[in-house]
Amino acid sequence: MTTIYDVAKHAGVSPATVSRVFNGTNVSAEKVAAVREAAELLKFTPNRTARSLRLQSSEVIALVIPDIENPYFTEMARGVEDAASEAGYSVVLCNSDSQTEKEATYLGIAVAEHMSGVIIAPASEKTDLTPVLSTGRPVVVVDRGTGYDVDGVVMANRVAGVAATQALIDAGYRRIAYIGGPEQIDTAVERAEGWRSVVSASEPAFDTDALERFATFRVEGGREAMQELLALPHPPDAVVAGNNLIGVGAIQVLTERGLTPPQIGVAVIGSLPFTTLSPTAVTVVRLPARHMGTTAAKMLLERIRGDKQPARTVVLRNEVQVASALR
Amino acid sequence: MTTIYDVAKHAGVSPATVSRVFNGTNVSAEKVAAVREAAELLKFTPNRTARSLRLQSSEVIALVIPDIENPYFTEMARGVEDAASEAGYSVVLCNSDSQTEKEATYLGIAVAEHMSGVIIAPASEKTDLTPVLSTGRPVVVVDRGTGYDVDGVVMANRVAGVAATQALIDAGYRRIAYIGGPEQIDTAVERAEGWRSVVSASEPAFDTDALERFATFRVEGGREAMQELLALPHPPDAVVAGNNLIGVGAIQVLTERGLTPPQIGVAVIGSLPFTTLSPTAVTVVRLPARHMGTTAAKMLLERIRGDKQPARTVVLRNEVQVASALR
DNA sequence: GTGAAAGCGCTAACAT
DNA sequence: ATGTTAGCGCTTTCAC
Repeated sequence: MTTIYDVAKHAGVSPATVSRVFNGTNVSAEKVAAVREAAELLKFTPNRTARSLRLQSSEVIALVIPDIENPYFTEMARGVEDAASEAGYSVVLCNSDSQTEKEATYLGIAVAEHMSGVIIAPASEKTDLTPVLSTGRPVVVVDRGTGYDVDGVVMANRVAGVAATQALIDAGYRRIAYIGGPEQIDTAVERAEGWRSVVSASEPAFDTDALERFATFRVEGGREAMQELLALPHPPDAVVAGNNLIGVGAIQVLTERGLTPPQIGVAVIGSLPFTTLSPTAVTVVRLPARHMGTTAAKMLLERIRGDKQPARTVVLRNEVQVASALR
Repeated sequence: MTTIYDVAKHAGVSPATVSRVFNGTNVSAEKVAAVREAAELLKFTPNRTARSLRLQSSEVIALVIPDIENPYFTEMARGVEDAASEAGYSVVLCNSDSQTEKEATYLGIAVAEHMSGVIIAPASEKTDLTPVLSTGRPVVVVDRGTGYDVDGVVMANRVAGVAATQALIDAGYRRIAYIGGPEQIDTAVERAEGWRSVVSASEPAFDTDALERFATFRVEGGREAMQELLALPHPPDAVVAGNNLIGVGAIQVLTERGLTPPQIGVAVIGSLPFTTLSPTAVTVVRLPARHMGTTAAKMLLERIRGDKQPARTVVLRNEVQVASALR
C-alpha cells in the first residue's frame, strides 16, 4: 500500500503538501504537478480509514431498512444512493430484518465507523436512536415516524388509504375489506384510517371490524389474510392492500381461485414493480419511494454540512393509478 | 466519545489491558470485571476506525452488484448478509448499476476502507479486479465468470437453458423463441446455448437465429423483445426468458394482448418472487440466489481467515418448477 | 507556500 | 499478567 510519504518522497515535497494537494488548499502549481505525477505513478489512493480517524468522520452514510427484499425499500435505497454518490458519499445498506436488536447493532457500527449520518426506516417504535444522536450525528427517519425530534420523510398515508378506497367505491364496489400491516406500525394504522373513513362515510352501518385484517408486511401475510376474508360467511367484494407485498399475496390467492380482478376489486397502496397483471385490472396508489430516498439523502447531507434549522418532516404525495377495467 | 484511555483510567488499569479485555487475551478475572464495569458506565464502544487503521483490515466485506432493484440480486445479498453477520462481519452493499466506472469506484473504496474482502457480480467482462487483488484481499466472483484466478459461484446456466426449453418441448410447443441478456455477458450466452441445443435437436432445420433476441436484463428489455417476436411473420408458440426481469416483461406484453400463458408457452430462468400469476401457467427454473450468496460469503470468509488452497468455482444446481397447465 | 511534528484511538511487540 | 510505547496514514496547527 502506497502512502502519502511515498508520494512525498518521489515528488520531493513534504507529506503535508501531498495532503494539501488532495484536499484543495494553497499549493504552487509546480508542486501540484509533481505530486499528481508521483501519485499517478505509484497508484496512490488516500487511505480512508486514516483520514476518517483523523477527521472523526467518514464520507459514508448508513441506510438501515427493515426488508432488503422488498422492492419498495430497494427503490428507496436507489434514490438514496443517487443523491449520496452525487455528493461524493457512499452508502452502506443495512438490513435490520425488522428486528430491533439487529437494527441496534447496525446503529452501533455506524457510530463506531465514524459514519457521517444515518437514514433509517425504523423496524418498530422501539427503535433507539440515542446512541447515534448523542454523538451529534444527524439522522433522517423515513417511511415511518418516531418519537425523536429529527428530520423525517413520510408518505401521505392517510390520503393513500382514502384514495385507494375511494377508487374502489367509484368503481361500484361496496363491501371493501382492508388488509393492513402490523397494528403497531403507524404507517399501517394511518392507511387503515383512510380506508375506515371512506367506508364509514359510504355506509354508516359498515362493520369495519369484520373486514379489517392485520398482517405482516409480506406476501405471506397478504395471502393468509385474503384467505380468511374469502372464508367469511359474507365475504367482501373488494379489498385494499396496505402495502405492495400484501397486495401481491392477496392477488395471488384471488388468481388461484379464479377470482381475477376486477371480478373482485383490488386496490394496492404501493407500486407493484414486477407484476404481470394487466395494468387496467388493479388500482395502484403509487408511493414515490425513490423520491423519498433522494429527499432523505439531501436533507441528511444538509445536516452533515452543518445546517441547524429545527427538524422538518416532509410528507410526499402519491399518485393514483386507477384501474380502468370495472366489473 | 469515550476511548480506551478513559476506561483504563476509571478501571485503574492500562489502556493495553482494556484492549486485551475486548480482544479476549489473558487478563485476570478481577481486572476483566473492573474494565467491563467501567466500559458499561462510560458507554464505551471500541472505535472501529482506529482498530482497522491499526489492523489494516476491518470486519466489513463489500458486495458489489449490478442492479439493486433486481430481486435476484437482493435475494443474493440477503444470503451474503446472513452468512457474514453470523461470522461478525458486516456487509456494505454497492450498486454498480452495470457501469464499469461506478464499479471501479466502489472497488477503490473497498480497499481504501480496508475492507476484508469483496464479493462481486461483475458488470461486464471489463471489470478490473487488480486494484483489490494486488492488496492481497480475497475476491469471490458470483453469478458471472471472469478471467481472474479467483473463487467463484455460478449457476448451472447451460443446464438451466436446457431445462427451460425441454419443459416447453415436453408440453408440446414447437417454435420456441429465446430472449436472452446482452451478448457480452457469459451467463446469457450459456443459457442461450442450452436453448439452442434443445431446439436444434428437436428439429434439425430449426432456424435459431430468427427466434433469438438479445435484450437488456430488465423488464423493458423483455417487453421490447417480446413485441418484436410477436410481430414476426411466423411468430413463436413459446418463449424462454433468459432472466427473471425479461420474463416479467415478456409476460406483461403477452397478458396485455390476451395471450396469457399457457396459450403461449413461457419458461423463465430465474424466480419470479412478486408475480401474481397462477403458478401452474409458467415454467420457472429457480436459481438459488440466496444460496449463492451464503456460499460466496462462506468461501470469502475462509480466504479471509487465511485459506490458501487453489481457486475453486462452485456450480449451483437449479430446480425446475414445470407449468402443469398445458395448452 | 511549505515543512515539522503532534495526535486521532487502537493493538502488539517488548519489558517487567 | 500487566504496563510502556511505537506506529497504522492522515490532517492540521504552528513556525518559517
